[in-house]
Amino acid sequence: MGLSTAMKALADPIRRQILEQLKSGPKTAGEIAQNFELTKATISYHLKLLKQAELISETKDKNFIYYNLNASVFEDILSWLYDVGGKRHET
Amino acid sequence: MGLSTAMKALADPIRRQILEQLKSGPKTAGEIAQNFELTKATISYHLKLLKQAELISETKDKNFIYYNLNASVFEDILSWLYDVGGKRHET
DNA sequence: GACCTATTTAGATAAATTTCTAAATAGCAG
DNA sequence: CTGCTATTTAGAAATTTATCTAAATAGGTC
Repeated sequence: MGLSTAMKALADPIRRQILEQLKSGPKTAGEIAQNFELTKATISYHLKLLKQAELISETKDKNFIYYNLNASVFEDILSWLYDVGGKRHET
Repeated sequence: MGLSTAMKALADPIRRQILEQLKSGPKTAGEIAQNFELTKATISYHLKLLKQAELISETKDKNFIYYNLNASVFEDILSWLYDVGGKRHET
């Protein structure tokens, strides 16, 4: 969905923590929410933004929705940073 | 000033464009402002945020202020992205 | 179908961000 | 010191973002 959307998604500390949690594997919205002092509705809102930024994806199983890190989409951001930050980046 | 400040600074497209402009070398606030349809006050505000994030630094000469890219500070962000995105990053 | 459980959506509010205009500061030039 | 140029600061208005509560959806289970 574009660099801008991804960058905005990464700007929020809650959303970065969500991504960090997903590092260890897929989790449901409920599992993620347990680690925050925020309502499930709020977590759902953050998950929506991360999904729009394609930083995560979802797979449904029974009536759970599992969220997964979408590592490939970090590439765009890395490229931009390397480009501006003055380093080379091999894709 | 921390990852969070830097990430927030990078979330705005104007600020990213400013950084891109500085890639080719130091520029004054006025020179930067010329490339946007925004007032100098607004550009000054964005420069302040970039400075707080330590993504740029300033050097004064006569009564000009030159802004420079501070490439080294991109490292924190790259590290975080590599870490979460599942890639290795040698510091 | 009726009832759970998991999650999202809607609508409202609060808080943060971006932008502008106008005034203030700072340094050089005469 | 006065005036000029470059830039920032202050304060207000507009927009966007984050959060909550309550209601809606969706898929199992009995």
